[in-house]
Amino acid sequence: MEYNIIEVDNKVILKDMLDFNPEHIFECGQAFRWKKEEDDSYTTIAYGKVVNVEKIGEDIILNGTNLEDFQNIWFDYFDLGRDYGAIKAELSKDPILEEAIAFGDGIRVLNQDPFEMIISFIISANNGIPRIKNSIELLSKQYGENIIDDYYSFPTAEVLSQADPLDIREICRVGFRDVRIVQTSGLIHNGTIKYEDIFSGTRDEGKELLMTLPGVGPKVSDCILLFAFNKDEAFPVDVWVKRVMEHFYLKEDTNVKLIGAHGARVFGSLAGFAQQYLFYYAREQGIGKK
DNA sequence: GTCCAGGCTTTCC
DNA sequence: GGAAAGCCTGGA
Repeated sequence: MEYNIIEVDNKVILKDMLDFNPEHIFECGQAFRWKKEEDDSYTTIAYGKVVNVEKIGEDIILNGTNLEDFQNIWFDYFDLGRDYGAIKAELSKDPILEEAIAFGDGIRVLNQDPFEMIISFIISANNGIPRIKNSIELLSKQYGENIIDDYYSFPTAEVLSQADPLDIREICRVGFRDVRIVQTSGLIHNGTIKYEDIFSGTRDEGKELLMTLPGVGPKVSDCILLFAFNKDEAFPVDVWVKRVMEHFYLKEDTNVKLIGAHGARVFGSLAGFAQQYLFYYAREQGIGKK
């Protein structure tokens, strides 16, 4: 690794850390539980741990953690074993991606908990980011475990599988997604869908398995595969990616299936990274919005 | 088998 | 009042 790690006072410092911008990583829509603090640092709870991240100059400070948790949890969570310089160099051969990457050059694709991703993206269907975040917090507060202060872990599949859909709907404001959440939690908890089968299989195999879950369709399954199962070629096509792809590449109104095929053809095994740069660029700039 | 319209909760702009 | 990181159902 080309950066140095220092552990001091309940902190882990990554010196001269390239390709790591907290704002880009946490505002590009892949994670819903990072909260921006007044000092522009970000705090989350993941894997039962609370951690705060701030960028000072070229250094990244992980507050409230230690070297052991860094090695066991955060190294993989932040995808630190991957060379984003090489990915960006390859994708930048495409002039449109070059522009999107210049805009969100500090993006990394996180490796998050499978169950949390499954439920979070079921909630994301026909929904907006502020409300998605709110529902996830309410779900955690109601069905998760209090870790410290006002931080609650994401609930387990077992607990959600036994929840009353009407309670989830009314307390957590998830609307029509209530039954989907409970039923999918049950199918995860009873082992109908096993994570190991998705980890070991291809993107297409994982997609087929995930789409048997209520509330998981083509777009949501690609998000889950990319953000939890390390499938780099997954290319979620949402309204923003549809807009930016039609605006820059296809030059006409199309459909999500065509755009997915185009993304796979142009970006190949790096489609998931391309999607994140494009999504962040399109949403922040309002590209293609009517 | 594929394609598409309509419906779905609630919040935010 | 329309849009929002879509999915599900039913009909052509």
